[in-house]
Amino acid sequence: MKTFSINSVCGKARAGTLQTAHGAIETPFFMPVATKGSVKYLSNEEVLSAGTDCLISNAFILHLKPGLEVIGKHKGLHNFMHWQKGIFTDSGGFQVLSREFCLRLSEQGVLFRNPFDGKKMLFTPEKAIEIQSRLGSDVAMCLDDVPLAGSDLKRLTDSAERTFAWAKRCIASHKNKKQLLFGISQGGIEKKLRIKSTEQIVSLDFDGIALGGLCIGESKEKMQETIKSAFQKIPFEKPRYLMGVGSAREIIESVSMGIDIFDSCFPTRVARHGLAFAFEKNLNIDSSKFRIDLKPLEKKCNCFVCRDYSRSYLHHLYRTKEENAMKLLSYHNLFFIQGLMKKIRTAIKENSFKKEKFLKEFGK
RNA sequence: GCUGCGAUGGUGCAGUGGUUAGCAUGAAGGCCUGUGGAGCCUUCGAGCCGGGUUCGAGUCCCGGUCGCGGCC
Repeated sequence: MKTFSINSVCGKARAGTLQTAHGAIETPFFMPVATKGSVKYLSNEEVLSAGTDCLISNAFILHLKPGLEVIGKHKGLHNFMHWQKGIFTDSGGFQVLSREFCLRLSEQGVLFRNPFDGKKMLFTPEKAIEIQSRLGSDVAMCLDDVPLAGSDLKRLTDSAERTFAWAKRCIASHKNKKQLLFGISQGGIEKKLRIKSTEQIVSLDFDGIALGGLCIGESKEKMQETIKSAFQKIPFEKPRYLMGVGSAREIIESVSMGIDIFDSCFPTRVARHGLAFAFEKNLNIDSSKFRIDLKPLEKKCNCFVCRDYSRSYLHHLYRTKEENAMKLLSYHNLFFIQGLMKKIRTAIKENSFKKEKFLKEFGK
Protein backbone atom coordinates (compact mmCIF):
# COMPACT_ATOMS: atom_id res chain seq x y z
CA MET A 1 0.00 0.00 0.00
CA LYS A 2 1.16 3.46 -0.81
CA THR A 3 1.98 5.33 2.36
CA PHE A 4 2.22 8.76 0.84
CA SER A 5 0.12 10.27 -1.88
CA ILE A 6 0.24 13.73 -3.32
CA ASN A 7 -3.18 15.06 -4.13
CA SER A 8 -2.51 18.63 -5.20
CA VAL A 9 0.46 20.59 -6.40
CA CYS A 10 0.79 24.36 -6.50
CA GLY A 11 4.13 25.48 -7.81
CA LYS A 12 6.55 23.32 -5.92
CA ALA A 13 4.29 23.10 -2.89
CA ARG A 14 2.32 19.89 -2.49
CA ALA A 15 -0.63 18.73 -0.44
CA GLY A 16 -1.17 15.06 0.22
CA THR A 17 -1.72 12.41 2.84
CA LEU A 18 0.62 10.27 4.85
CA GLN A 19 -0.92 6.93 5.76
CA THR A 20 0.01 5.72 9.22
CA ALA A 21 -1.16 3.03 11.60
CA HIS A 22 -3.17 5.74 13.32
CA GLY A 23 -4.87 7.15 10.29
CA ALA A 24 -4.09 9.43 7.41
CA ILE A 25 -2.40 12.72 8.11
CA GLU A 26 -2.80 15.56 5.68
CA THR A 27 0.38 17.22 4.51
CA PRO A 28 1.98 19.66 4.87
CA PHE A 29 1.76 19.30 8.64
CA PHE A 30 3.55 20.56 11.72
CA MET A 31 4.39 18.42 14.75
CA PRO A 32 4.84 19.93 18.17
CA VAL A 33 7.56 18.30 20.22
CA ALA A 34 6.56 16.00 23.07
CA THR A 35 10.01 14.78 24.06
CA LYS A 36 8.94 13.10 27.26
CA GLY A 37 5.48 12.17 26.05
CA SER A 38 3.93 15.56 26.60
CA VAL A 39 4.00 18.93 24.92
CA LYS A 40 5.21 21.16 27.71
CA TYR A 41 2.36 22.84 29.60
CA LEU A 42 -0.37 21.45 27.35
CA SER A 43 -2.66 18.51 27.87
CA ASN A 44 -2.95 16.17 24.93
CA GLU A 45 -6.56 17.27 24.60
CA GLU A 46 -5.33 20.82 24.13
CA VAL A 47 -2.66 19.74 21.67
CA LEU A 48 -5.41 18.03 19.69
CA SER A 49 -7.85 20.92 19.85
CA ALA A 50 -5.13 23.30 18.68
CA GLY A 51 -5.29 21.41 15.39
CA THR A 52 -2.54 18.85 15.81
CA ASP A 53 -2.76 15.58 13.87
CA CYS A 54 0.67 14.32 14.68
CA LEU A 55 3.35 14.97 17.25
CA ILE A 56 6.91 13.87 17.75
CA SER A 57 8.29 12.24 20.84
CA ASN A 58 11.76 11.06 21.71
CA ALA A 59 12.83 7.43 21.84
CA PHE A 60 16.13 7.95 23.58
CA ILE A 61 14.68 10.07 26.36
CA LEU A 62 11.67 7.81 26.88
CA HIS A 63 13.74 4.66 27.10
CA LEU A 64 15.74 6.27 29.90
CA LYS A 65 12.59 7.30 31.69
CA PRO A 66 10.07 5.84 32.28
CA GLY A 67 11.65 2.97 30.35
CA LEU A 68 10.24 0.47 27.92
CA GLU A 69 8.88 -1.79 30.64
CA VAL A 70 6.41 0.86 31.76
CA ILE A 71 5.38 1.89 28.28
CA GLY A 72 5.20 -1.77 27.25
CA LYS A 73 2.61 -2.40 29.96
CA HIS A 74 0.44 0.13 28.18
CA LYS A 75 1.05 -1.65 24.88
CA GLY A 76 2.89 1.30 23.45
CA LEU A 77 3.30 5.04 23.54
CA HIS A 78 -0.11 5.87 22.08
CA ASN A 79 -1.95 4.28 24.99
CA PHE A 80 0.61 5.39 27.52
CA MET A 81 0.09 9.05 26.69
CA HIS A 82 -3.51 8.66 25.54
CA TRP A 83 -2.92 10.03 22.08
CA GLN A 84 -4.54 8.13 19.28
CA LYS A 85 -3.34 10.22 16.36
CA GLY A 86 0.03 10.18 14.68
CA ILE A 87 3.30 9.92 16.54
CA PHE A 88 6.78 10.28 15.12
CA THR A 89 9.66 9.34 17.35
CA ASP A 90 12.98 11.01 17.05
CA SER A 91 15.71 8.47 17.55
CA GLY A 92 17.51 10.69 20.00
CA GLY A 93 20.56 11.44 17.90
CA PHE A 94 20.09 15.10 18.64
CA GLN A 95 20.13 14.49 22.40
CA VAL A 96 22.57 11.66 22.87
CA LEU A 97 25.29 13.65 21.18
CA SER A 98 24.92 16.56 23.54
CA ARG A 99 27.67 17.16 26.07
CA GLU A 100 25.30 16.11 28.78
CA PHE A 101 25.18 12.49 27.61
CA CYS A 102 27.88 11.79 25.10
CA LEU A 103 31.09 10.17 26.24
CA ARG A 104 32.38 8.90 22.93
CA LEU A 105 31.18 8.79 19.36
CA SER A 106 32.29 5.87 17.22
CA GLU A 107 31.27 3.91 14.17
CA GLN A 108 29.56 1.44 16.45
CA GLY A 109 27.34 4.04 18.11
CA VAL A 110 27.32 6.59 20.90
CA LEU A 111 28.73 5.74 24.30
CA PHE A 112 26.78 7.80 26.80
CA ARG A 113 26.29 8.12 30.51
CA ASN A 114 22.82 7.47 31.82
CA PRO A 115 22.26 10.43 34.15
CA PHE A 116 19.79 8.47 36.26
CA ASP A 117 22.13 5.71 37.35
CA GLY A 118 25.52 6.94 36.14
CA LYS A 119 26.06 3.82 34.02
CA LYS A 120 27.84 3.95 30.72
CA MET A 121 25.70 2.61 27.89
CA LEU A 122 26.05 2.22 24.18
CA PHE A 123 23.36 3.68 21.97
CA THR A 124 23.42 2.14 18.51
CA PRO A 125 21.32 2.42 15.37
CA GLU A 126 19.89 -1.03 16.13
CA LYS A 127 19.02 0.06 19.64
CA ALA A 128 17.31 3.19 18.35
CA ILE A 129 15.20 1.11 15.99
CA GLU A 130 14.34 -1.48 18.61
CA ILE A 131 13.23 1.15 21.10
CA GLN A 132 11.09 2.93 18.54
CA SER A 133 9.52 -0.32 17.45
CA ARG A 134 8.61 -1.18 21.01
CA LEU A 135 7.24 2.32 21.58
CA GLY A 136 5.02 1.66 18.57
CA SER A 137 5.31 5.08 17.04
CA ASP A 138 3.86 5.52 13.57
CA VAL A 139 7.06 6.82 12.11
CA ALA A 140 10.53 5.99 13.37
CA MET A 141 13.56 8.08 12.57
CA CYS A 142 17.00 6.70 11.88
CA LEU A 143 19.76 7.35 14.34
CA ASP A 144 21.92 10.01 12.76
CA ASP A 145 25.05 11.85 13.70
CA VAL A 146 24.10 15.50 14.06
CA PRO A 147 27.03 17.91 13.82
CA LEU A 148 26.94 21.18 15.68
CA ALA A 149 26.37 24.37 13.72
CA GLY A 150 29.58 25.75 12.35
CA SER A 151 31.32 22.37 12.22
CA ASP A 152 34.23 22.15 9.81
CA LEU A 153 34.16 20.17 6.60
CA LYS A 154 35.85 17.17 8.17
CA ARG A 155 33.27 16.88 10.90
CA LEU A 156 30.45 17.38 8.41
CA THR A 157 31.89 14.72 6.15
CA ASP A 158 32.34 12.27 9.02
CA SER A 159 28.81 12.94 10.20
CA ALA A 160 27.33 12.38 6.76
CA GLU A 161 29.27 9.16 6.25
CA ARG A 162 28.42 7.83 9.69
CA THR A 163 24.80 8.77 9.20
CA PHE A 164 24.75 6.77 5.98
CA ALA A 165 26.41 3.77 7.62
CA TRP A 166 23.96 3.95 10.49
CA ALA A 167 21.02 4.39 8.10
CA LYS A 168 21.90 1.06 6.46
CA ARG A 169 21.97 -0.62 9.85
CA CYS A 170 18.67 1.01 10.82
CA ILE A 171 16.90 -0.18 7.72
CA ALA A 172 18.39 -3.68 8.10
CA SER A 173 17.15 -4.02 11.67
CA HIS A 174 13.75 -2.45 11.14
CA LYS A 175 11.14 -5.23 11.22
CA ASN A 176 8.02 -3.46 12.42
CA LYS A 177 5.66 -3.54 9.46
CA LYS A 178 3.17 -1.17 11.01
CA GLN A 179 5.81 1.48 11.47
CA LEU A 180 7.25 3.71 8.77
CA LEU A 181 10.94 4.51 8.78
CA PHE A 182 12.44 7.79 7.63
CA GLY A 183 16.07 8.33 6.73
CA ILE A 184 17.94 11.54 7.44
CA SER A 185 20.38 13.38 5.23
CA GLN A 186 23.23 15.35 6.74
CA GLY A 187 26.03 17.45 5.32
CA GLY A 188 25.34 20.77 6.97
CA ILE A 189 25.18 23.58 4.43
CA GLU A 190 27.98 22.17 2.27
CA LYS A 191 26.21 21.81 -1.03
CA LYS A 192 28.19 18.89 -2.47
CA LEU A 193 28.16 17.00 0.77
CA ARG A 194 24.46 17.55 1.28
CA ILE A 195 23.69 16.35 -2.22
CA LYS A 196 25.83 13.27 -1.73
CA SER A 197 24.33 12.49 1.65
CA THR A 198 20.81 12.91 0.33
CA GLU A 199 21.62 10.67 -2.61
CA GLN A 200 22.90 7.99 -0.24
CA ILE A 201 19.87 8.15 2.01
CA VAL A 202 17.48 8.14 -0.93
CA SER A 203 19.17 5.02 -2.30
CA LEU A 204 18.00 3.06 0.75
CA ASP A 205 14.28 3.15 0.04
CA PHE A 206 12.98 4.78 3.18
CA ASP A 207 9.33 5.71 3.61
CA GLY A 208 10.37 9.34 3.81
CA ILE A 209 13.41 11.54 3.64
CA ALA A 210 14.32 14.03 6.33
CA LEU A 211 16.77 16.88 6.16
CA GLY A 212 18.67 17.02 9.42
CA GLY A 213 21.18 19.36 10.92
CA LEU A 214 19.51 22.51 9.64
CA CYS A 215 18.09 25.60 11.30
CA ILE A 216 20.70 25.40 14.01
CA GLY A 217 22.30 28.77 13.54
CA GLU A 218 23.14 29.00 9.84
CA SER A 219 21.63 31.82 7.81
CA LYS A 220 18.15 31.41 6.36
CA GLU A 221 19.58 31.85 2.87
CA LYS A 222 22.04 29.01 3.40
CA MET A 223 19.28 26.82 4.72
CA GLN A 224 17.14 27.47 1.67
CA GLU A 225 19.99 26.84 -0.71
CA THR A 226 20.68 23.58 1.10
CA ILE A 227 17.07 22.47 0.84
CA LYS A 228 17.08 23.24 -2.87
CA SER A 229 20.23 21.28 -3.50
CA ALA A 230 19.02 18.31 -1.48
CA PHE A 231 15.77 18.32 -3.43
CA GLN A 232 17.59 17.55 -6.65
CA LYS A 233 18.00 14.06 -5.24
CA ILE A 234 14.73 13.35 -3.45
CA PRO A 235 12.10 11.65 -5.64
CA PHE A 236 8.94 13.64 -6.04
CA GLU A 237 6.77 10.92 -4.47
CA LYS A 238 8.69 10.72 -1.21
CA PRO A 239 7.49 12.66 1.83
CA ARG A 240 10.02 15.33 2.72
CA TYR A 241 10.58 16.25 6.30
CA LEU A 242 12.54 19.29 7.40
CA MET A 243 13.60 18.61 10.96
CA GLY A 244 13.59 21.36 13.53
CA VAL A 245 11.75 24.12 11.73
CA GLY A 246 8.83 25.84 13.34
CA SER A 247 8.60 29.56 12.70
CA ALA A 248 5.89 30.79 10.36
CA ARG A 249 8.35 32.35 7.95
CA GLU A 250 10.54 29.27 7.63
CA ILE A 251 7.54 27.00 7.28
CA ILE A 252 6.08 29.09 4.49
CA GLU A 253 9.39 29.35 2.66
CA SER A 254 9.96 25.62 3.02
CA VAL A 255 6.47 24.60 1.94
CA SER A 256 6.91 26.69 -1.17
CA MET A 257 10.01 24.64 -1.92
CA GLY A 258 8.15 21.37 -1.42
CA ILE A 259 8.59 20.34 2.22
CA ASP A 260 5.73 18.24 3.63
CA ILE A 261 6.53 17.76 7.29
CA PHE A 262 7.90 19.93 10.08
CA ASP A 263 8.59 19.63 13.75
CA SER A 264 9.93 22.14 16.22
CA CYS A 265 9.88 23.19 19.81
CA PHE A 266 9.95 26.79 18.62
CA PRO A 267 6.28 27.80 19.05
CA THR A 268 6.07 26.42 22.57
CA ARG A 269 9.54 27.41 23.69
CA VAL A 270 9.16 31.05 22.68
CA ALA A 271 5.75 30.99 24.35
CA ARG A 272 7.46 30.07 27.60
CA HIS A 273 9.72 33.04 27.01
CA GLY A 274 6.76 35.35 26.63
CA LEU A 275 6.45 35.64 22.86
CA ALA A 276 2.99 35.39 21.35
CA PHE A 277 2.59 34.91 17.60
CA ALA A 278 0.50 37.52 15.83
CA PHE A 279 -0.13 38.64 12.27
CA GLU A 280 1.12 42.21 12.34
CA LYS A 281 3.93 41.79 14.81
CA ASN A 282 4.67 39.11 17.38
CA LEU A 283 4.28 40.46 20.85
CA ASN A 284 6.36 40.06 23.93
CA ILE A 285 3.75 39.78 26.63
CA ASP A 286 6.37 40.61 29.26
CA SER A 287 6.42 44.21 28.09
CA SER A 288 4.79 46.67 30.46
CA LYS A 289 2.97 48.26 27.55
CA PHE A 290 0.44 45.44 27.98
CA ARG A 291 -0.25 46.26 31.60
CA ILE A 292 -3.55 47.78 30.67
CA ASP A 293 -4.51 46.38 27.30
CA LEU A 294 -7.94 44.81 27.07
CA LYS A 295 -7.44 43.48 23.57
CA PRO A 296 -6.84 39.78 22.87
CA LEU A 297 -3.36 38.62 21.87
CA GLU A 298 -4.47 38.56 18.24
CA LYS A 299 -7.89 39.80 17.29
CA LYS A 300 -8.05 37.61 14.17
CA CYS A 301 -7.24 34.45 16.13
CA ASN A 302 -10.07 32.11 17.10
CA CYS A 303 -8.29 30.19 19.83
CA PHE A 304 -9.86 30.11 23.27
CA VAL A 305 -7.05 32.22 24.68
CA CYS A 306 -7.77 35.04 22.26
CA ARG A 307 -11.48 34.55 22.72
CA ASP A 308 -11.47 34.66 26.51
CA TYR A 309 -8.47 36.56 27.83
CA SER A 310 -6.99 40.04 27.58
CA ARG A 311 -3.35 40.89 26.96
CA SER A 312 -3.51 42.61 30.31
CA TYR A 313 -4.42 39.36 32.09
CA LEU A 314 -1.81 37.34 30.22
CA HIS A 315 0.79 40.00 30.98
CA HIS A 316 -0.14 39.75 34.64
CA LEU A 317 0.11 35.95 34.64
CA TYR A 318 3.46 36.08 32.91
CA ARG A 319 4.85 38.72 35.22
CA THR A 320 3.77 36.84 38.30
CA LYS A 321 5.18 33.61 36.89
CA GLU A 322 1.88 31.80 36.99
CA GLU A 323 2.13 28.53 35.10
CA ASN A 324 -1.08 29.36 33.35
CA ALA A 325 0.79 31.98 31.37
CA MET A 326 2.99 29.24 29.89
CA LYS A 327 -0.02 27.13 29.06
CA LEU A 328 -2.11 29.86 27.51
CA LEU A 329 0.72 31.29 25.42
CA SER A 330 1.83 27.81 24.34
CA TYR A 331 -1.69 26.99 23.29
CA HIS A 332 -2.08 30.19 21.33
CA ASN A 333 1.22 29.76 19.47
CA LEU A 334 0.49 26.15 18.61
CA PHE A 335 -3.01 27.07 17.46
CA PHE A 336 -1.54 29.88 15.40
CA ILE A 337 0.94 27.60 13.63
CA GLN A 338 -1.63 24.84 13.10
CA GLY A 339 -3.96 27.47 11.68
CA LEU A 340 -1.22 28.43 9.27
CA MET A 341 -0.75 24.80 8.24
CA LYS A 342 -4.43 24.34 7.63
CA LYS A 343 -4.58 27.48 5.54
CA ILE A 344 -1.55 26.33 3.58
CA ARG A 345 -3.14 22.94 2.85
CA THR A 346 -6.35 24.56 1.73
CA ALA A 347 -4.55 27.03 -0.48
CA ILE A 348 -2.50 24.30 -2.16
CA LYS A 349 -5.62 22.23 -2.76
CA GLU A 350 -7.32 25.26 -4.27
CA ASN A 351 -4.22 25.97 -6.30
CA SER A 352 -3.96 29.41 -4.77
CA PHE A 353 -0.91 29.02 -2.55
CA LYS A 354 1.29 32.09 -2.93
CA LYS A 355 4.39 32.35 -0.81
CA GLU A 356 4.43 36.14 -0.83
CA LYS A 357 0.82 36.34 0.25
CA PHE A 358 1.43 34.02 3.18
CA LEU A 359 4.62 35.75 4.18
CA LYS A 360 2.80 39.05 4.19
CA GLU A 361 0.08 37.62 6.39
CA PHE A 362 2.08 35.38 8.73
CA GLY A 363 5.77 35.94 8.31
CA LYS A 364 7.47 38.37 10.59
C1' G B 1 15.34 64.00 76.14
C1' C B 2 19.60 60.58 75.66
C1' U B 3 21.83 56.72 72.87
C1' G B 4 22.96 52.82 69.07
C1' C B 5 22.42 51.44 64.08
C1' G B 6 21.27 52.73 59.19
C1' A B 7 20.67 56.06 54.65
C1' U B 8 24.08 53.68 47.50
C1' G B 9 20.11 52.75 40.53
C1' G B 10 12.58 52.22 40.82
C1' U B 11 13.27 48.00 44.77
C1' G B 12 16.68 44.80 47.87
C1' C B 13 21.67 44.57 48.95
C1' A B 14 27.55 44.77 48.29
C1' G B 15 31.91 47.49 48.53
C1' U B 16 37.41 49.82 48.85
C1' G B 17 40.62 56.76 51.13
C1' G B 18 42.67 56.43 44.64
C1' U B 19 40.88 54.68 37.26
C1' U B 20 34.63 53.90 33.86
C1' A B 21 30.88 52.42 42.18
C1' G B 22 29.52 46.08 41.86
C1' C B 23 25.35 42.23 42.40
C1' A B 24 20.25 40.82 42.25
C1' U B 25 15.73 42.60 40.71
C1' G B 26 13.41 46.23 37.56
C1' A B 27 12.71 49.05 32.83
C1' A B 28 13.49 49.20 27.19
C1' G B 29 14.78 46.27 23.08
C1' G B 30 16.61 41.80 20.74
C1' C B 31 17.23 36.42 20.49
C1' C B 32 15.40 31.34 20.90
C1' U B 33 13.66 26.51 15.62
C1' G B 34 14.73 17.05 15.48
C1' U B 35 13.15 21.01 23.92
C1' G B 36 16.16 17.39 30.34
C1' G B 37 10.57 23.11 32.71
C1' A B 38 10.28 29.76 32.63
C1' G B 39 16.76 30.50 29.20
C1' C B 40 20.39 33.96 26.67
C1' C B 41 22.22 38.92 24.90
C1' U B 42 22.38 44.38 24.64
C1' U B 43 21.05 48.99 26.74
C1' C B 44 19.12 52.24 30.84
C1' G B 45 19.37 53.52 35.76
C1' A B 46 22.43 55.29 42.20
C1' G B 47 26.15 56.89 47.11
C1' C B 48 20.08 61.86 52.08
C1' C B 49 21.54 67.30 52.78
C1' G B 50 25.35 70.92 54.36
C1' G B 51 30.20 71.76 56.02
C1' G B 52 35.26 69.90 57.05
C1' U B 53 40.04 66.81 56.70
C1' U B 54 42.83 65.22 52.21
C1' C B 55 46.37 65.86 46.17
C1' G B 56 41.85 62.79 46.21
C1' A B 57 35.76 61.18 50.32
C1' G B 58 30.39 56.99 48.58
C1' U B 59 34.33 55.63 52.27
C1' C B 60 37.14 59.55 57.68
C1' C B 61 35.25 63.87 61.01
C1' C B 62 31.24 67.53 62.48
C1' G B 63 26.21 69.24 62.05
C1' G B 64 21.31 68.47 60.11
C1' U B 65 17.13 65.50 58.10
C1' C B 66 14.65 60.92 57.81
C1' G B 67 13.99 55.56 59.24
C1' C B 68 14.55 51.43 62.74
C1' G B 69 15.79 49.84 67.77
C1' G B 70 17.02 50.68 73.01
C1' C B 71 16.89 53.62 77.51
C1' C B 72 14.77 57.55 80.69
